[in-house]
Amino acid sequence: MAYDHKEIEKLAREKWAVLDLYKIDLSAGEEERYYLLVEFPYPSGDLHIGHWYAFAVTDMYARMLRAKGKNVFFPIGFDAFGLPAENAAIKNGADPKEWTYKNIERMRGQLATMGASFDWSKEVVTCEPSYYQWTQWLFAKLFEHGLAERREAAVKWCPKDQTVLANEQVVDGVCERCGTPVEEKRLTQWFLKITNYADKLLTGLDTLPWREEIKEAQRAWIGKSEGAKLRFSTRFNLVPNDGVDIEVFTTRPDTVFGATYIVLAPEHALVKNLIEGRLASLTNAGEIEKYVEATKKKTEKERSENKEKTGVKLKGVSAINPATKEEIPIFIADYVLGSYGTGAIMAVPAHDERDREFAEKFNLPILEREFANWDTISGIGGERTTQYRIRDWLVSRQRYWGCPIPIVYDPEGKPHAIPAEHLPWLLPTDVDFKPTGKAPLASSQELKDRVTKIFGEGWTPEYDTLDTFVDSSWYFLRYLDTKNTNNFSSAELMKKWLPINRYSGGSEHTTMHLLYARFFMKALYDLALVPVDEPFNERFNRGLIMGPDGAKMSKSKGNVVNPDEFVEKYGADAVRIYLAFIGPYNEPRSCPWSMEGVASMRKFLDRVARMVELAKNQSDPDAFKYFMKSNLFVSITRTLKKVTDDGNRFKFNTGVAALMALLNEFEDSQNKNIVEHNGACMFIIMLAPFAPHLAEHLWEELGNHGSVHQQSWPTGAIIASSEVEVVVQVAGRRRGSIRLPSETGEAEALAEALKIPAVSAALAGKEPKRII
RNA sequence: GCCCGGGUGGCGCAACUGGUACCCGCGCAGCCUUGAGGUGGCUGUGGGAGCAAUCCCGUGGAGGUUCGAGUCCUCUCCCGGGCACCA
Repeated sequence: MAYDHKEIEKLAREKWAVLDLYKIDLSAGEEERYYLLVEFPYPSGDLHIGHWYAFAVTDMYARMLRAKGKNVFFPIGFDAFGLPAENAAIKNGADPKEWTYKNIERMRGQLATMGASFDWSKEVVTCEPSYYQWTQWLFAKLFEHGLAERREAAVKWCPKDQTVLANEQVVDGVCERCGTPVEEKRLTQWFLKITNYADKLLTGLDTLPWREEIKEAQRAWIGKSEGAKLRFSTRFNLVPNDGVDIEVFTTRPDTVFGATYIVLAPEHALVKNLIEGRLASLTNAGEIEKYVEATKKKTEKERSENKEKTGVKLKGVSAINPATKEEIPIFIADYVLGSYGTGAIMAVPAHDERDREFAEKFNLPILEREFANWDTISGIGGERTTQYRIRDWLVSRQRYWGCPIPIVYDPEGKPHAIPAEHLPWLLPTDVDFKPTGKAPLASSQELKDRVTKIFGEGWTPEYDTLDTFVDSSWYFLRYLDTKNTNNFSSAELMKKWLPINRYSGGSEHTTMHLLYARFFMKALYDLALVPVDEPFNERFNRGLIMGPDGAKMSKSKGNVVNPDEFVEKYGADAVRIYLAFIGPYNEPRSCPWSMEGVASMRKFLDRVARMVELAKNQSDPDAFKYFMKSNLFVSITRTLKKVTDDGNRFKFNTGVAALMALLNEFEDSQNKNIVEHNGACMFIIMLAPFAPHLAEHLWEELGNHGSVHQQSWPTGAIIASSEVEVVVQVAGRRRGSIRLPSETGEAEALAEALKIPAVSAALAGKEPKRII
């Protein structure tokens, strides 16, 4: 180890702190602004390699932009509410608040070792009352404008975490967090009406320069289907005109002639009424009820995995196809979902694979017919409609460690937003954490007393807390004005700094956080609270760092890479540069961690230090003149262009490769006793974003003043070499190469090329077409 | 099943609008350094034939366009991700 990384890195960070290098005055600066954002971490207590990949590599971009004269805002904070703190409280009796703050403190230290150029003066911590006050204020705004509402709904319930989950937090029928199969419950809960924005969220995507795969994932999640609603009248107890209408949604109203039966989802409201005999007497009500109960027991996953069609005919009722006037049977079957469309379909076995399967099993007619045109469809009462797959965002959580929902209920049970003067609506501390399925806040006497005191006898508090995704849906607005006590952010600064230029994060957030934050922005835009309706201009989903065995890191596999160990052994700069080198950052892909790889990055940095050692002792007064004429100077300008271009594209892997190639050239030229002090300085400036600590040290070693991180990115012109190498191809194959002065004409060059034996042989007497 | 990505040496990868395929690094081999080992340094490293200059083959597979294809077109196989009994 040629240099003492511990000492150098410590000194460099001290120097930056003294110079207060990364503090930014957001209201000042004529330079072009650049808001660079990375998803803020959850304070789990340990900074893992994924955090390094997220922050250290993005920091390179921040440093490069600053050197290029941009006014760069690169903030950091903590997404501090959430289940793990509470689980620690349940398990070890810890105070969730203390547990969280202890972890934040520890992670601040770990983040500091990264050498990232965060502006810590604008840190945001979502569990601070000064932050969640505004989460509550924004929720109240949404409530006032009908975008937050309380209603009973079938919700996903995690029996282990004892809380409801958002649709997005259920993956393949299990809790995204703990893997427990979710249950369905009917509960009265708070929803944010993201469905109101389904279309805006969809069309907004067209304006964003995101990778197609991210846009496609969001489009699929929103799931727009255009079709029509049709009404089928029914006959109860075989008495004409006795029934109610069944509304169905179809994307193929033109196939209505082929509709030979109706299917209701077991959850359909009509089914319940029929079983209970309120509308008509079914001759097989018991059988129907059994089927409905059986369906309830299945998880959504089981329901979708079992492709074998099941169902029961409703005996005693039938429907009329409005196009054919034929009487057709009604079934209930679990292949129709209560949560989509109207919960009822017209089955067209001739045109739908699922309907065909069902029809074959139940011996129902399959009718190939003519197609209906729109005149016919509207003639039978069809209306064009659009359906979305996306559901409203369920934000109630029966957990403690979250932002209290700022709602109180009057004696009639009607919800009211807590007025702004009572915000922050503090999270009570006299709470029993044991999960009972009831909200822990219900055990707080202080909360009840508080409500009575402020609002009067008979008023009651809301006991649920908000999904933490609400906290993180606007944190990037707060970063701009963290100390504001009068508003959630500054209108002026939002106008100057939004939208965020580049946002990077994990691909798992594509249909969660990223969608929620876009919804928030659009809703706040419509309330005239923010100046733009899309928060993020560019978005990068970063890849995953795998274990050395190529498998996803997990404690059970024992392949977890602890960055602290490598920082200890090789230094933060080596870890940073390895992460930059591992692959292209702008394409999400998984890369295995390589022990030897990190070691080799340290070797590279040691060689750089040695090169500087030689360069700094340079004493030849003519060295500069010599250097300017050298091939090395040409190489430096070429490398500069490469590192600059690659940096713009987030391709740090090839940027580092170019620096390595340049170092090889430096070493070759040093062997010839050419020592280039100026060249070394340029090299160090280019190295600075990647290895900021070592670059700072070597910058001083070379006798420079100030910080290398305050230097402007060089914009050297490319010096053309006087000779160029020309490759000669015949029939698309390389036949040789010649070195010619760059001003050589075409005819001359052709004549030279023909002198190569392989060229004339390959041409075999034929005339050369052209020179390329 | 549908929709996105992506398949290049033993490995991670590189190759701007079609123009020297494999930059840079890992690994491996040989040599130097060392008492030995490691570290460090130098050289070599896609496959095949040849003493050699050199030649042939080579970017998942099969065709095609082109003077020229990793790159463009058609079909196909495999891997990763998203959605999925969504009517």
